[in-house]
Amino acid sequence: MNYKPTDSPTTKCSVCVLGQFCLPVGLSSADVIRVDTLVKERVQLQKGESLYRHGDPLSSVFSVRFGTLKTEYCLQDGRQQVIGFHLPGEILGLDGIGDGHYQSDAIALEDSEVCIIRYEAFEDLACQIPALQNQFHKIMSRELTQDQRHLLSLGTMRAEERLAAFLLSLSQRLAARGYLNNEFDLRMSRVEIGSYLGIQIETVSRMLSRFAESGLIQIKQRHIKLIDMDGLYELAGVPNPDRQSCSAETPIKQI
Amino acid sequence: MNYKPTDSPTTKCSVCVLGQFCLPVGLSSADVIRVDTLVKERVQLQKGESLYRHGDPLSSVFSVRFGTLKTEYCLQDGRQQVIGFHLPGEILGLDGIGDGHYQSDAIALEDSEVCIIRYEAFEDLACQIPALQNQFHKIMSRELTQDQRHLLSLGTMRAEERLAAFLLSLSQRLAARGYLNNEFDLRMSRVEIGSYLGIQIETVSRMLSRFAESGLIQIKQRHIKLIDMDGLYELAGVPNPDRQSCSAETPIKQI
DNA sequence: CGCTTTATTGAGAGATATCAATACTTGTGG
DNA sequence: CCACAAGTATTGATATCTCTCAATAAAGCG
Repeated sequence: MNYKPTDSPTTKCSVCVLGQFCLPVGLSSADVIRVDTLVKERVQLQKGESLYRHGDPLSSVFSVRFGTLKTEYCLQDGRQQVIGFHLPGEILGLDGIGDGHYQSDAIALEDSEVCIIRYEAFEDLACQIPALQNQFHKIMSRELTQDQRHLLSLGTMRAEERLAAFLLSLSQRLAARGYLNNEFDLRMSRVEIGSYLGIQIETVSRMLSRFAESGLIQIKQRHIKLIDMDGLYELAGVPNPDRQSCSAETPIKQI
Repeated sequence: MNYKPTDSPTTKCSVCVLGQFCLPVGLSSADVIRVDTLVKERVQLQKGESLYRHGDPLSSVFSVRFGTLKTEYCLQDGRQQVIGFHLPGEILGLDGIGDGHYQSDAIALEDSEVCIIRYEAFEDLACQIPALQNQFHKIMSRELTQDQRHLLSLGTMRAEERLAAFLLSLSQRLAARGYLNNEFDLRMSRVEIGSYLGIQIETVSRMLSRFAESGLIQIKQRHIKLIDMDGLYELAGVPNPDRQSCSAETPIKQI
């Protein structure tokens, strides 16, 4: 293991503000208290530190308490790619369940804190609390869906569209956690964004500059303001979910 | 629903040859008999028929009994992409658990048969049979890993490499099911391969021709022979797992 | 303040897409 | 059984997007 757990029994799921995004969603308060017993430890990570490495045996899954992490995969020839960015309340380590070893590397993008959920204990409890099992399945399923949308982005979209979709997806996830949806700090470098989107850093930079020129965003370093959300959504190929849709009046495509 | 279930009580998990790839892996024979009760129905699909459509409410997950299916996602603007191909023993519909609606379309590539697993009943039983719950988690986790490797392919590999990796992955999955690993029929069209790999059909065709010219494969229509597996593995950026590795003699990369 | 890392911008090269023509398969109906 | 049509695949020529290489600028860090 690369981390050193810190026991901090004062903070528990039952009093954690992230309850509505994390594992305990949909549980009765009595059941959440039983979940408290699962999360005995947390770990502090400094920027750049790894939570686990590919090949490490799976002992736990993790939930981000604060901060941001990335997961990345390596190819034998040394190429590697960022596969996901992980915000508070999101679960990490699920790729290790399949064969008992993590498949990816998880690395903190900023100083972060992560809850440690012993996986064996979790499975035992999930058998006893159907709502907990159900929530876990939902989490895994959404993770699948997110990866599959990411596949769609890498498979069918041009660089510009991928970047717009990425910014909007980040915006939505931040908004769901109570942050501003139109102004935030990018915790990841241009290199990491490019890796995640399957494009080169120079292209990321050019596209961001182009977005800024055309008034879609304002960007200074890693601080970004989304100015024209509708324009970004149009680029990303989806309608703006926040906007009153006029789609009833749009011509209907006959098949 | 787009399918018409056919009740066929004679075939059960407990006697199904796919047991070693499917849901009942790791279960005692007594427990497999309890799983039998989950799978009361099967459905026959003709080539081109859909098992479910995106937006359909989730009622079941599915396991391929024979045949091949594809799943694909749609973008609002009409673009779509094949996200996965599904062989016997693989589970479909997992992307519907997250919000209770399937996110993808599942379509048969050839005449196929699929087992219907009522999802609610499954969750109930999974709470009672820890090994069943554990196996389900492993299946979802492997699905995640597979999608993430696919992301790696779309994000970092060139067309040639993607195609080699695709052929080898198919070969491995077929071999695991007892088929030949070096000679098989592609059940999917060039268009579907291209969509899956994020490249155009013309490029797929050109790359296949190039592989054939350089003696890596022989291909006639959809029938393919993998001639030089090592060469393909090299293209795909991974060592051939079947081959006695000489890697101990390869120079060690210093970090 | 200087060094290292990170990001921006430009010019040219390369891989794949697009457009177009042709060939091959498969299925249908005469 | 053959002819035709519709779908599918191959191959070539050109266009386009993104990568690569290179130089510069800005920011973070000791």
